[in-house]
Amino acid sequence: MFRCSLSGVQFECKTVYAGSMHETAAATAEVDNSARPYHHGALRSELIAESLKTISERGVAAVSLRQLARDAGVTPAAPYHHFPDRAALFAAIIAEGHTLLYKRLGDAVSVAVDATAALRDMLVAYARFAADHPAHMRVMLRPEAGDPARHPEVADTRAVDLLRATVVAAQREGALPNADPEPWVQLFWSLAVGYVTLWVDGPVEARCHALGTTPEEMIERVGDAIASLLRRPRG
Amino acid sequence: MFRCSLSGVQFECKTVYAGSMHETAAATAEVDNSARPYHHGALRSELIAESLKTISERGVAAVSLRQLARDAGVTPAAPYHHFPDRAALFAAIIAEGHTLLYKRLGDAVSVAVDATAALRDMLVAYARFAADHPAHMRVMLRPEAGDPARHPEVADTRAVDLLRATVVAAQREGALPNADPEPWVQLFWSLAVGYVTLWVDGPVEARCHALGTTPEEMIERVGDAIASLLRRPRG
DNA sequence: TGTACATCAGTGAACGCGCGTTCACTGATGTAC
DNA sequence: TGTACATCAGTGAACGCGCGTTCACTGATGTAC
Repeated sequence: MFRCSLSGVQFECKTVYAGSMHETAAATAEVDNSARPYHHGALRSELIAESLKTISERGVAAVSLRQLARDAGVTPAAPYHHFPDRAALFAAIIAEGHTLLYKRLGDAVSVAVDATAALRDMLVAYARFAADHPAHMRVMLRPEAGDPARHPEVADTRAVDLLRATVVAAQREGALPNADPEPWVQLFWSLAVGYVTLWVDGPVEARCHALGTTPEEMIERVGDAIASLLRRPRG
Repeated sequence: MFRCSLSGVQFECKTVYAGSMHETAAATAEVDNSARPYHHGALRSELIAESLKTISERGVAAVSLRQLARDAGVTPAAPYHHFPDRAALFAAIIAEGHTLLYKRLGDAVSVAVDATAALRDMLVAYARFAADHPAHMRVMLRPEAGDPARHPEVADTRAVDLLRATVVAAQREGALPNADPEPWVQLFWSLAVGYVTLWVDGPVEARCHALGTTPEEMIERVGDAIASLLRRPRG
């Protein structure tokens, strides 16, 4: 079975790829194979969608163009009309992930009452992004999947630029020392990346469960913890 | 060529595996193949050493038992006398990594003047461990390489237990609020993991270079930054 | 509005590859008596 | 000290598999006139 969308209408068709011409009567009765269009209609987006599903369920290593083609009901060569190779598919996912993430971080900053709150909320937003888009996150965390030299879009700096601007704002507010912002940028960036690394592929889920909480709750508390240091009254 | 150690003496032998019986005169003259022992002598440790080399150079995904056997000059079946399967090899590496890491963190704590310094120095020690043992670190960061259910040794909690003890000490010293230590444990753990994730497989190297510094220097500054918050005089 | 034609996005078959793992085997080692 | 024998750690060949990628091709689409 594969799903194809044509003119915005979604409908399903039995795949006949690699199948015999001698179909069972039942199968023949079930679907009219002549209705199956020669062109898929939205193969590129379906390949990405199938990748994300596979990555969520079985990890990045489990993704193969052949399997994706099978899932989409097309022949193994078809994906090559949309992605020059396997790495290009991952690069497309990473680029999409950067855009989704930047949107989330921007939303978090725009509603924060001050820069300290913004830093705390960006951290939480980063973790929520990972929870909502674990497949994007997994690919983004593995640069072997996307070579910046061949796919410049994987080296997206919008998120870290926004973080830097927020750090500078926190310095102006007196929440952080007025020294070089870069170590602070690195600190918050590392904190976010570390938490999601330990969550999407690590022990945080089990650990939080053992502590009687959840990863969603824990990142809030971690955010509160770092914010409490920033808000500490100074002598 | 492969290296074998026997009775503590290291010597090199030409591998003849998969080679023809019709050797060139030069090759025959170079080594006496009859001197090549039937038993390798230290295959297990050589397989691990070759894995670490491959992981450093080409990543975890590039490791295959067949290639390792080739590197060690034995047949593809030989490794199976030492590791039941590929995952067991990774589990052994992870276990070794945990022990090395715990040693480094313990050393850092033992020389620190107070708990704040200990937390800061553990962070730096974690990063140094990653720099000195990037292959161990890469495998440790990918739990798909080691299933805790089948290899319990991969879920080593000594490091995080030490971190918790240090956090509690910092709370007693007044450097951290006397609330639940777990969010603080999670914060420092995430910070360390995030930094090394961005270093061993990410943009930190390039970023630091662009900033006119190095990853080794940057983690010191990140450590100073977080320590400065802990040491901030309280009103 | 109709048609010629370029381009797009599929097909189906094939290529060579390296992998994990298993098997029956055998040479080497070490231990019990 | 010598020997029988169990066990260990290799060999060599083979298995089936799925992969990335390429090729010549063809059906479908869309655009210029």
